[in-house]
Amino acid sequence: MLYSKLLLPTLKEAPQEAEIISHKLMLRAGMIRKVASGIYTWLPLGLRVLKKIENIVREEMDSSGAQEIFMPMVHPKELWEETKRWEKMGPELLRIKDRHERDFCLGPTHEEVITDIIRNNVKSYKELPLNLYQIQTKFRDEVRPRYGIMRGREFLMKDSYSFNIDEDSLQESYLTMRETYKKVLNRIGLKYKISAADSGAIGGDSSEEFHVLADNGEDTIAISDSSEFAINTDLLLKKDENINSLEGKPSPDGNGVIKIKKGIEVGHIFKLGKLYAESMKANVLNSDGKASTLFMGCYGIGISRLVAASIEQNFDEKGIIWPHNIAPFDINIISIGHHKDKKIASAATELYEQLTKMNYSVLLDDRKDGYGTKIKDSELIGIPLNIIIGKNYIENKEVELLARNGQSSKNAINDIKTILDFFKNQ
RNA sequence: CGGGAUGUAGCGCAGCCUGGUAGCGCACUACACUGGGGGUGUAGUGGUCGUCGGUUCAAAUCCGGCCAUCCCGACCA
Repeated sequence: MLYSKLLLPTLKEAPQEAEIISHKLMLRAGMIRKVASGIYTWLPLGLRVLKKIENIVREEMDSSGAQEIFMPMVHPKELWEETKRWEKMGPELLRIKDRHERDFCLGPTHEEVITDIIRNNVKSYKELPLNLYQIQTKFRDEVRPRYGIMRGREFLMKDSYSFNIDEDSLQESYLTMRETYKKVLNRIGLKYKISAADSGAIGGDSSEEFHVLADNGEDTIAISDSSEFAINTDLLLKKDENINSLEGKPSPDGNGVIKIKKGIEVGHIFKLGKLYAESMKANVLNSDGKASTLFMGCYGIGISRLVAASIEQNFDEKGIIWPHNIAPFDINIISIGHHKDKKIASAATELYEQLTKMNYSVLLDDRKDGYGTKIKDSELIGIPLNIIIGKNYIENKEVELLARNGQSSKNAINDIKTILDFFKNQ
């Protein structure tokens, strides 16, 4: 991609509407623009990151054996009445009417729709277990949207639903999803904790949250300093206690002492049991030929929120630092004097084509600006590797490699292997 | 929904107290120079001052309603 052709409106200063770092940087880096409170357009750079995360999630879901489907975002009132949620849910459920005055809502989650599909199309325990997922825009009319994409009203989420004949099978599906989420977060390259959680409005038997650790996190979790144990402090606090009183106490799992950490909830997995299946009469015939209520699990991971969470965990005073696997571009070629010196322009273009052919995603900064402007933008948008072509090329066919983490070296321009080794070792 | 605040050019801000018809920095356009850390000069573009109403000879400025946005709380991937 040529920088000069890319819609990438970077800002030197953050708009005053932004408070936290990820929101400021996403605006400054030209990733998103606000349309209304909690509702955003994703610009090309932001969308690239969003798609990278989406694809990682999709690949891991597919390899876990789940199947992708796509459900509507507009749901008829009748389905939501079956589970009593039409009444139970407050104004966060955005209700609308069609031209015939029929009631609908924008789907904040999809238990009703998926359960309806399953009860109508699955008849025997032999067809189970099933795990179906979708990647879709959800709408929740939050009381107070905030922090940009982090708590928007419209957001991109992967939600999946498992259907099982019994509790043991549900447990298996649940653990498979738990492993899948670990793989997703490991691939993205984020530090996280899995903590026991309150199952909240969605209900059900038990649930765990996946928290990306970041100082700006909205959730507070208590972790053990010497084991994997973690728990949302909401579940640990007695009514008169404050969070600080937990610090240093013995960990509930018996290993070490409690440390308090801030986290961003990016995933939540639930064992729902028969909760929705019962009210919606979702049954299959079991091996005895008798109707048997399904056991369900549901598993959500916030794709758009992961973009913000990744920034909250990885940034510096210069801008965003993307983990390699979700960076919008792998490499930025900074061509200095691109419009003045044909030798530099053609060397930069040749390198660009060569790397692109090798399946790297490459940005070529061919703008008429000076080095300062180009490197500042590159650091703001967080490209892992800069290859700088300028006077060193003219003098002795060398380029400078400058990684986003600060490491640098000089290399012969035709020594692609060493350049790529430098990239991979970051 | 309770508490707090803000709204003037794409972004950051000044002007408002003390009314006289809008300004600064950045960005943007043209040209020239510059070209390895947001460079320099010259000349420009861009605003019904959130909105509606009131007061006044005159309103960005004073008064009132509304709207939007943000922050803190109660709720959530």
